[in-house]
Amino acid sequence: MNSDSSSLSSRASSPDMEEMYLRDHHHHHHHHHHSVSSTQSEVGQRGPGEGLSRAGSKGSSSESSKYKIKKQLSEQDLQQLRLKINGRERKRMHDLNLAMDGLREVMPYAHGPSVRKLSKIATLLLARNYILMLTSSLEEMKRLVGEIYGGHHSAFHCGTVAHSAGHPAHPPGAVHPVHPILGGALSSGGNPSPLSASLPAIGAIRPPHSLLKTPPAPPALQLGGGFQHWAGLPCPCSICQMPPPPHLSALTTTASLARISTEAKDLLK
DNA sequence: TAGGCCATCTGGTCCT
DNA sequence: AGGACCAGATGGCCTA
Repeated sequence: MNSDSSSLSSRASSPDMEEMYLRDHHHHHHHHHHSVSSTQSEVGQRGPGEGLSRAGSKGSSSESSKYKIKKQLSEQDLQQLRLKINGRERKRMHDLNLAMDGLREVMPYAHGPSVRKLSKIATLLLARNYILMLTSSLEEMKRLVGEIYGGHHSAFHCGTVAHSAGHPAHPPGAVHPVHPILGGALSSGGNPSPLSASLPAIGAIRPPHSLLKTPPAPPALQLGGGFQHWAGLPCPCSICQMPPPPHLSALTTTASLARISTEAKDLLK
């Protein structure tokens, strides 16, 4: 759960550092220069008393007791505490952003100085779709391997399914449903794929979110090197090098990957 | 200029 | 008690 923070945290949050931060730091991302007094840092420099009444002012019954406790602290101590807490929160958010960057790095969309980063929400939504697509691809790989080896002695034998794998009378969606992206869903016609029943998450692969809407007719992509992999060009990765089964047209896998890329590009907007 | 996205502050709550 | 996590508020930047 805390794997991210544990791996990322340098844990060197000394109050001194945070004071330095507040004093010197104005966004390390944007280089804005203000002549006015409404810098975020300055907002943070409010006195503790002002800070208390600032946000919401949701008065509660426990406030009095807390106030009593706080009152025992000197103004300076309180200020120090605030700086410390703010610094921790800042660091937490920075770690979160680092993790978000790490996620962006492995997403199938173009990375480069000329390409704008995916927003956080877009990153998460794309990642979800990507995972769903990979999951489905894996399932189909398993199914195909099962077919190839007759479902008897396949090391890829995937649990419940292999026995009936490749069997024509395989009930739709029972065990090895058709890849939603590779299969029926690929047509984008909206026909509910049988997979939707067995893999509910797939049904939500395109939640009614504007970020995930299907692009009508994507113009030429200005994607970087990363995209070409997903456009179906030769690639050294193990999946791409897997010998294509006879009846798995190159169209399917390639199309699904290209689709993810299309979504990525859509999200990039 | 409105809206999207973001960083930060802050108080509350939960967990260790 | 202290830290992590969370959600609300605020203000800045950028783009359509």
